[in-house]
Amino acid sequence: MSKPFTLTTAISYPNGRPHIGHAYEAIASDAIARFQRMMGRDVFFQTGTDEHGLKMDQTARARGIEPRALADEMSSYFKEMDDALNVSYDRFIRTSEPAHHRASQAIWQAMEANGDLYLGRYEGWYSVRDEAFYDEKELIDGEGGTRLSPQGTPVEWTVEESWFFRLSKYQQPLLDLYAAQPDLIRPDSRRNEIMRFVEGGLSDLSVSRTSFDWGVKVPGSDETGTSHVMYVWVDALTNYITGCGYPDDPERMARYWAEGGDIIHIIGKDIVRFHTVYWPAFLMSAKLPLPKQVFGHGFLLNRGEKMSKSVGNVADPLELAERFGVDQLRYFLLSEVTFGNDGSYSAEAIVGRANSDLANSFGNLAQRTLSFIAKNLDGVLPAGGTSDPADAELRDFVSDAGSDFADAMGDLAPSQAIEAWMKAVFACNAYIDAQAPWALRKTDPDRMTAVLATLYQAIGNLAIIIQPVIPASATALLDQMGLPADARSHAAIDGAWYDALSSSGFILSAPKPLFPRLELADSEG
RNA sequence: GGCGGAGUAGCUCAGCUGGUUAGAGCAGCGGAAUCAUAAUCCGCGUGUCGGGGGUUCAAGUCCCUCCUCCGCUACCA
Repeated sequence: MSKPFTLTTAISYPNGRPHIGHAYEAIASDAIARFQRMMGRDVFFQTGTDEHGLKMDQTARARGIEPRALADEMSSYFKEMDDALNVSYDRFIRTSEPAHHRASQAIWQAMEANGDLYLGRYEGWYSVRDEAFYDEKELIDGEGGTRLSPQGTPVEWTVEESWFFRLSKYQQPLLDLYAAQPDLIRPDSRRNEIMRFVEGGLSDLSVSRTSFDWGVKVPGSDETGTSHVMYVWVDALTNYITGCGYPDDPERMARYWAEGGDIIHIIGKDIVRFHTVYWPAFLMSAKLPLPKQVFGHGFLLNRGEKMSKSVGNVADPLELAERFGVDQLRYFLLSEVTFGNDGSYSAEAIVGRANSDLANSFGNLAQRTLSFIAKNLDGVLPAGGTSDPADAELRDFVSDAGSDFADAMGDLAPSQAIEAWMKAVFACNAYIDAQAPWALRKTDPDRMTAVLATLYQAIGNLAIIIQPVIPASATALLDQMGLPADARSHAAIDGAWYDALSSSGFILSAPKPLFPRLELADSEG
């Protein structure tokens, strides 16, 4: 069996429809998952929805429905988005699933068995709207001597019985972990922030709530007289191991959540702390293996402006996908935004990038080459011919691009990976112009044969390489070109698929353009 | 307030531990070609590397200072 590779997105809180930020995380993770599968890895890729908590409870109440019904509806939008965007998750997990409740209770009991949970009282200024306690010094003065949260919402002094997790105990173990595993937190800027945060000292964490019941029940909490549900983050983070078989499937756990395994969490930069402080601490407490890496990506800005509902500039990913194409959107997000940095999107930027790279450079390269073969060779793949050093040079260029692409993707740098790929596309266009098969057709048909064969291989290999980024289009091209399923892995880039294909008598039919040129509406001039 | 990051060609950005005339893509200009999705190829950038000061034989790259933007500072992607 091939080496396992576990990859997760954050699970989304479905109190609204998915927006472009959710799509971005899903697409980036999907590209990584697809890439690792192409590398022959046994990938487990999970995404899903985080459905518990007060806000879901309140929203459901306001609509006069059960939280469960609300969760069913909202979660389905996220799943639909993933499906529409070709996000190849192996499991779409929902925290309301019974299996997940069982896992959350199991990790709770493991932490409790380790002596890290205790019952106490949480007192403080609580904002119902923010669902958060605030420190005295964080509060701001409102009108008429009232106190307000930093967000300007009303707060009231609240005393609540609560379970606590001995996070303070894990300060040094966490610092040791960061030192021993420098790649745990990426990018580096986030790592520094977290280290400084932990160095500043950790207080114990309140990990249960009594104010609502839409959540995972704390084991045995009814016996104390007050019913507790778990703090949403305990429950939410646990989703990762639920999907890996915790606690009832030790074989599956041993495969996808093993000590030293390749376990990678892709998350937004705003929740890095939960994933690099609380989560490892919970896992250490429960004596479970730790993830290998947590990558906090940036946010997408609408023309450089923060997205917000009130401004009304929140983009619907499905609208964008429908308008520009799923692969065009995927390509744009992965190539234009440096993973880990914030990025900006706009109709012009998407159109510009898709047209110049996909339609003009790559799509047109495929179109001009394949239609030439279809027209002039009746679709018979050229074999033999007079070779030239330029042919091997191009072959090497493409194969190097394949390695560079793989290195970058392995390092979670999709924009660099795509850049390497584009360079090879440019090299192909330069090659076809320099060799000019349309001229050779009359002057030197043997040379033309070798040129077209070289190009066919190059284009096929380029299509193989780029599959993780634009899966539907790459597949359509590979289908057109007749590459069998077993010749589409990363290992096939240097392989002999071309000779096998051409000797099999495959006939190329007239190609159709892969990427139509996109147009902007007049209003977007 | 504290800590950290960023400010490089019209736009988006690369530039690791200081060292040849500061780079790429896009856009723009000129030329070539016409197989192809009016796509492609070739050529073209005198940019105060945010301002100022300093260290050094040598600084975008180190130090100081100032300006601007951003992130984190115990709980919403």
